[in-house]
Amino acid sequence: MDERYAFRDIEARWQARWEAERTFRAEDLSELPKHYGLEFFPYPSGAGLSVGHCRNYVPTDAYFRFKSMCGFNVLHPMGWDAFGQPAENEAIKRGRNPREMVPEYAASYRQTLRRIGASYDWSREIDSSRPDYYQWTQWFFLLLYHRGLAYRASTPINWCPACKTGLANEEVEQGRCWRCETTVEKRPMPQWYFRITDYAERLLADLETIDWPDGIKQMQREWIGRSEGADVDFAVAGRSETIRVFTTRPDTLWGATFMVLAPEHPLVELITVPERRAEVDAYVRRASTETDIDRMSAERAKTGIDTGARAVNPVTGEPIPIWVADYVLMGYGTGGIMAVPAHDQRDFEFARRYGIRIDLVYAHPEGPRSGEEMARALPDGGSMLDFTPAPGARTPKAPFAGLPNDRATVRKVIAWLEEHGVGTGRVYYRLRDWLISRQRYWGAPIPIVHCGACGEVPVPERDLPVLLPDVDQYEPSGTGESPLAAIPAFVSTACPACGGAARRETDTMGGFACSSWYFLRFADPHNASAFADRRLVDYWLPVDTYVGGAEHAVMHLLYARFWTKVMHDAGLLAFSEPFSRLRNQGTVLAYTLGRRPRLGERADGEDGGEGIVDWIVLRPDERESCPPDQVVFRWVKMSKSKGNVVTPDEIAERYGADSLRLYLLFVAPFEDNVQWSDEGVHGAHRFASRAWRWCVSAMRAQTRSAPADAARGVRARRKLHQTIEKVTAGLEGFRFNTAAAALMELVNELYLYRPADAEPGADASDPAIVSEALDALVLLIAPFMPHMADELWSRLGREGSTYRAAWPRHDPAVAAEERVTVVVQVNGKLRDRVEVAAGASEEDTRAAALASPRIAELLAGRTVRKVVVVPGRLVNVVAN
RNA sequence: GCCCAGGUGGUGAAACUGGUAAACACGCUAGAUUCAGGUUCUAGUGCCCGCAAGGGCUUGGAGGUUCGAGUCCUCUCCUGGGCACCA
Repeated sequence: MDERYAFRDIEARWQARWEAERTFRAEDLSELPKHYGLEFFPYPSGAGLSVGHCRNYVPTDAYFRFKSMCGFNVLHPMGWDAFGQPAENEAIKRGRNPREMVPEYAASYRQTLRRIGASYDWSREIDSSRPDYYQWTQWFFLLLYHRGLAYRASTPINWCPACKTGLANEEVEQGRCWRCETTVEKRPMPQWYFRITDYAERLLADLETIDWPDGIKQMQREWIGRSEGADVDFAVAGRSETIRVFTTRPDTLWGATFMVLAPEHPLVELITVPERRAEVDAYVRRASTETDIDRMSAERAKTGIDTGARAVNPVTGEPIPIWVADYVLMGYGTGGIMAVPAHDQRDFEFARRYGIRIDLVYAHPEGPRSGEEMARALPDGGSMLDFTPAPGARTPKAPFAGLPNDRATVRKVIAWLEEHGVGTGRVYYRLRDWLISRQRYWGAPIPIVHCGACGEVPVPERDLPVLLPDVDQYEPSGTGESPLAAIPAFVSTACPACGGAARRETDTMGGFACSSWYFLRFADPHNASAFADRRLVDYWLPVDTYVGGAEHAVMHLLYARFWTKVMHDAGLLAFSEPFSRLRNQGTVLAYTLGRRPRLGERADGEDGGEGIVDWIVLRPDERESCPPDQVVFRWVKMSKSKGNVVTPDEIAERYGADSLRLYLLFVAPFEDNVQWSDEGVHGAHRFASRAWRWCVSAMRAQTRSAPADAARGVRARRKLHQTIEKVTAGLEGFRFNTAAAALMELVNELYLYRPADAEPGADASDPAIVSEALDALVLLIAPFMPHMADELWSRLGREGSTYRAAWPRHDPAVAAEERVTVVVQVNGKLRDRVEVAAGASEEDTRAAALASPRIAELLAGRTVRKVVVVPGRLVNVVAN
């Protein structure tokens, strides 16, 4: 009877040993090639880590252990994204100080990560809310400031009346606060911005240089939103003003039969004719009170009003009406558009509704020849018509008649417009500057002083950090000002320039500031005189493998890329992209019972899931009384408020951390969502025990010799080398599930060769083969089940952890199959299989297939038209 | 509406470049073994017809290309995610 797999003892023992021996310490400036592996640093929440979080941390841990075994000097650090609103909101809810909460929660996270065998170098732990960290966040703010990339502007900001704070554009979803779903209002407020728009082109272009999922790159491209076209100036008839518009289709200028200005456009006031003024004013006023949701609803019929003013189409010379309509936005382009109803569906609908002329620019020979005949706009196709300009035109007759409706024509038209001084080729971006300031307590204070005499003065570097004061009251003030504004000792200071009385800036930086550079700090986390030593940054960075959830696909990643480029430009970094390779893990979903909400009912979650929702978690005491037709079943992300959290600790207690790890690696491809199942863990546990039994029994076998079953030995050895190859490729490609499947196949094969219950001397296995398999298997399972692997490794008499052991190599000669099965098809239908030597030629393969009695029988009396041979794979006989 | 990712057994899934569809697991069925056991082992398990040999069908649906399609092309339906009057 073999020893049982005592995972609780083994795991506790090895965790203690790894810690005591500092097994996962990364070595600065080592001779070895480095691999910097990083997961998005978490915000430590009171809810603790669930197995859902492990879906991120376990596969990456397996990968980084694998890299270490492959001879890389691995940096695998962990830290806490502790500043920001999640932490502050939780502190407010619990009536506690975030300063005390963060270390407690971090300790709990650290404990759980240790429990699942994660290989972090804890000597590099960082906490973004500590002065020794945010001092450098402030330092970077000053760097941006001095480079002209941080500025203060008073703009109407999004104001959430419930959170009593300003929101970035990115934090507003469909006109509502992304956190509490309250309708967002507009409020003028001086705010700090980072000029990320200066980097739009580079942020777009450099996406080509990095290994990221295509979907994420695409989302970034759309966020940046580059569009190419031309600025065109329209003269206002009878006035000196001109209206500048941006268009992606300057080639359709000949069909621009009206213009539309956004209601907020400054020219509306100036150009509206007296007799239309009252109506236009009323329309503008109505538009300003409408919520964004109403205004952005695409279903709503377009409304607008004629200003009575006329513009002159520069190429046709025709006067065209100028309208005001709320579907044109002041925040994009120039706030005004030229409308071409013949070739833009939106303009077409508007023109039809208000009886505006529709002129074709492109037409098909057999298509409609006039606006009246059209049922809808023709955005593409056709060839350009011939136009004769009216006397008011600023250009001569255009030479484009007959050209196709494509980008080449657009480019020709732009060149021609430039030549005649009517338009200029231009690129617009949807990307807007990054609103960085928050009127919140829990963030890094912005290191600026406002002086009556000197104005805005940056805090000198030697005076950093600007410490966040300890306070009792850190709730948002509700006046729109930061709680810091209520602390005289913080606010009043001396001007660094003139020494006179001055006021500190009281806004803090949003959490994205801290997370835009933290990956640099891990290179040198305790440095007190710089954000990091240049040599260490040059050695460790950029991050080789960065892994996290797709929910950060745009903002965090874009901001981190931006900061990196700024630092690169400042000569601080040799590289300009922070994350060479990015991967996104899937989410763990857990089954949850809920009910339909009552009218107007809101959910009030502990950690997310607040607001208006279409279902509400059923409390245990409601389960009986809830009418069946009101019950809903949902697979949702684990969270405390959903009551569906499974903790790693409970699973590790029952099945062991190694079984949990194997389960998470095996269930599904890394990037897929998975539905949590206890049974799945049980299956993983079975494999773990099975592997353990085989190894333990194989160790006893080594000491004796017996007549060997040579053929089986060759098979077992071949399988071993094939498995090394598969697992190596699988880990490198983040295909953990198939790598684990390969391990299972290997263990199944080894059981056939030497059953785990074989008595010493009774089986026919070759000790040399068993020993080779044992060594390799222990190393192969190490990234998956490191505790078990280290225990077995030490029992094999090896020193230290498998973490520092060399990853096994496969011998292609041993892995190669001697004979292969070739499939024989007749007219594409599988009819027989024949065995041939592995390297058999096309002729031999064909001959073997045709020699099959079954095939001969099937072909009797038929004519063979063709025989397709794929050596090593199949033969397909095409017959009548 | 637009963009992205997906639809494969009872379940999670596998199939790198077109070449044996369903590897590996979970579950289920039968047998053996042991026990205090949620143990272990062996065999079976896509669907339909058939006692069997064997045959037919099958990767959301419909067409197409090919000797051959889960994989390529066209259309279409469904699911998940993102963006949304962007000029």
